[in-house]
Amino acid sequence: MITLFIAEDQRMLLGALGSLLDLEPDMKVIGQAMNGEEALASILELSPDVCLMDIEMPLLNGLEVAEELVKRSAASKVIILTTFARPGYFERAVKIGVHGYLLKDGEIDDLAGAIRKVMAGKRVFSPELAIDVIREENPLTLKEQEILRLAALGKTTKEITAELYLSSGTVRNYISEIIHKLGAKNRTEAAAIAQQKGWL
Amino acid sequence: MITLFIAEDQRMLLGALGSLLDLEPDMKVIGQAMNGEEALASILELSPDVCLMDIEMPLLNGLEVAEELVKRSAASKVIILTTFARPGYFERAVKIGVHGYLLKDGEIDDLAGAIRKVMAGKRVFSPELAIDVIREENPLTLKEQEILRLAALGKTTKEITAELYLSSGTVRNYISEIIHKLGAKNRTEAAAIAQQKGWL
DNA sequence: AATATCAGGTGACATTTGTCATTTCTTCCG
DNA sequence: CGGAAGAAATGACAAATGTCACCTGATATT
Repeated sequence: MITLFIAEDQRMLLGALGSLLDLEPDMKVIGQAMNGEEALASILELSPDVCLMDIEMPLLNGLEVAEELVKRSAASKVIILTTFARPGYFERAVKIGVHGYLLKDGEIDDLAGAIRKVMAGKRVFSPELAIDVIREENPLTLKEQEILRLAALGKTTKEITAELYLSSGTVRNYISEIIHKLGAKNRTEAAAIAQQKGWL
Repeated sequence: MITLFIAEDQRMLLGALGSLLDLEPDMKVIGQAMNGEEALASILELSPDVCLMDIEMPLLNGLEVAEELVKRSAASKVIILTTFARPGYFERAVKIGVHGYLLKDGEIDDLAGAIRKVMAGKRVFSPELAIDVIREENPLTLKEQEILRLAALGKTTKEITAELYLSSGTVRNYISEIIHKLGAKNRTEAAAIAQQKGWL
């Protein structure tokens, strides 16, 4: 019997997946969560065989949960199940070492099969992810990402300096570099580009 | 036996809902579609008792399909099933006269019940829709939205003037007004706020 | 010890952005 | 008709932004 945990913030899909997978004779859904923190806590407690994990969830995103599980060497295998084929997401998921990355645009009928494959030690990835466009690497350093994340919210240079304890000149130098790296013409466009690529 | 049609562009949810509702002893899913045009054509041909309809779909959105069905006095009842309760959507759906408006954030377990209620001549609406927060109206005029949409992509004032045939002073006045209306401190934050509220 | 490299920082500068008061020209309404 | 309301524009100003060349320490590398 394969025990499952599902983390997904859209209640209807969560419920539907749960009911459906529970019908499989060799699977049992032992827990569900609608946000990252709850998911992390429950998974550590329940140790399911496999976790289906959405990425964009409140409080803690699916990739962060997966990372934390690896850090704490939890035994549960993670399959990311997401709408987005953003380059950054996929890249990061692979680096973290998740056991599967499936798109919500795939057939549910394949899902149970994928879970069994993962249980058998294989890794499963949606074929769409093979496309090159999706593999573009994030050119931004960690600090640059942090700064751009704040800038994307509309924070001013001054507010950013206060949060990161940097001088305003330094922040502007970083933003200038970010703009250059992304081929943007100002911070707003840089934010739009990074967001669209999943680099934020 | 209640015959159903499901129109939903996220394949996994479409499949899951289909499989699940088909398990109900008194229901049968007789058709599915992943875009509006296909949905409209199939519904007219198959005349299902009830259609579950997503709003944001390619080619033709769910509200437009519902409107067209009413225009052609199709007998099928429509239940809108959508992710987010944008004020404009709900209002328009009511005007069109749909038989139900449910959020994907609701329980699937309620879904079959809702469908039966609709078959019995009642109308069903997610309770969340009564809450005021969701009724928050978009304070931006059409022109302001158009300008902010461009600004959110990082376009400069000059680029916006070129696209909308306005003077740069006018564009800046509009943006100033937008910033004021949204309580932001610059165009980037205004964009972030509008995006988060679904006003873009 | 000599030298790269890297995170930060400075200062100067040209542009862009945001704000405001004021103007012009329609259109619409009693 | 007269006035209200709207869309668009101007001009002037302070502040924020983006660019660039160059400085400073602290770690690494050889």
